[in-house]
Amino acid sequence: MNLTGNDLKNIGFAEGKALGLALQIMEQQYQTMSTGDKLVLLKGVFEDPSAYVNDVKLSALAHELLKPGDDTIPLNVAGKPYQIYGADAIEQGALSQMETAMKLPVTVAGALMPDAHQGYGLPIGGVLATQNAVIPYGVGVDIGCRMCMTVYNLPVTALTEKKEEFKKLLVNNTRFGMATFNKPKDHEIFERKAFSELGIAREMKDRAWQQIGSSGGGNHFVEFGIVEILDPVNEFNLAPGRYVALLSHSGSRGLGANIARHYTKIAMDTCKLPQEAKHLAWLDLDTEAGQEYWLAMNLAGDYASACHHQIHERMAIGLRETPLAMIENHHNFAWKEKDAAGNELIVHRKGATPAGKGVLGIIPGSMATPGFIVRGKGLAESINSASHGAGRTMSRTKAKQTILQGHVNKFLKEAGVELIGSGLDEAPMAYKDIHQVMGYQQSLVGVLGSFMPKIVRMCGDAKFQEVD
DNA sequence: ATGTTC
Repeated sequence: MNLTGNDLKNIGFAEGKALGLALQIMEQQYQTMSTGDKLVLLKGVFEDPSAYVNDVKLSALAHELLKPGDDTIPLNVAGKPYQIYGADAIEQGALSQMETAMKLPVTVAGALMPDAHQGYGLPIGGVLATQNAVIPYGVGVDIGCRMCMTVYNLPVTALTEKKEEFKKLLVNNTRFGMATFNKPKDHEIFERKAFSELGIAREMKDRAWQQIGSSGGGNHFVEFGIVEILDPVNEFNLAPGRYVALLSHSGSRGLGANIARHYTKIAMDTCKLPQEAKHLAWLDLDTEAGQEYWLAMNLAGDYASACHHQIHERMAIGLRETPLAMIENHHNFAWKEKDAAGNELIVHRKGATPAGKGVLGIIPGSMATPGFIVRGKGLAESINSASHGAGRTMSRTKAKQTILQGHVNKFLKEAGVELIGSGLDEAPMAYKDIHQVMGYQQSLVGVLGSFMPKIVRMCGDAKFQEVD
């Protein structure tokens, strides 16, 4: 069967010169190639035309795709200045992406956190303040990805003396990857109007109900560990010392992923930007789509929060304890905040911890290195933000190829960490040194306490078969 | 991040 214009539209081509050219080149230069292979090839060219500008057969198409269309919104020639924290340890790709973001006509201010690395559109660790516009890829795919910690009045020796009991609590009360609870707990969030009024949320409601209280994959975790309260003057009146704590990291599961996918597509269809900025497409908050995204994003954020609360609730019941304190924060989200002059801005934090003056947050390290309870200092140049972790120093692929299981096992043993699940891509060696990262952001946050993981659960490799 | 490419 022959390639059609509709086939090309399905992989992202718009009606126009490039589409015609693509059909023509395929017919004339790739007669023997199967339709499927042609589509794969053209999808590659469409996604990254600059990689094909020197290709003998595809150069003309690449140039056509790179040419801005009549409806392309130009970037500003000069990007607005932005503050970088820990620039020495940040990869070039993340810096380039941030520079592009600073050239958007809707951008007012930006900052890059010390755990930054390359992402889609805005880098992970990027903070971007815009005027009346929200960028779905400035929030990220896992809308409302967040941290939650509860602190318990239990002796820390229990973590070693009753290790098997704590492991069992984790296995019985958490679900990772594809696994969900047989009897999910109901939650008031399902009565929210947005769940029935927004098309994409309505479509996802059943799956959201099935997935509530579960964690995801990748870097998500639920872990018991030891909190050390360091600041004698703290919001919880906790005496300095060591406590058992539960820390969770996860987001809005399929609900947020599909909301992100849906509105990113609308943004990219309605807000055409030059090639290097196309993933930074925004939705004007005065449009219907913009207002819908704002509602949907907030729904996903609250859903993510509900998931964490159910995890901690199940565990508190299992422990037969009431938490002494709970600390939590989003780190993939957008907020309406005011700048020093009182102007309302849309502040996107994509892998960044809110750090307004006195605002508490959690910055995790890795499965076997410390994390920190932090208190924001409200530094304007950072747009009231800090890092959301240590940041990767190695891609997942590279980590799986180069890190040895034996090496990880030794690291875990020396750190006194018991691990359930996870793959080599989450090994501590795949992350930057958290102490160095904290050093880069001393002007952004103060440390209230530390958290050392002891019994960690993450998604197993065989997540599709995982059964509890 | 994501029933991981509608």
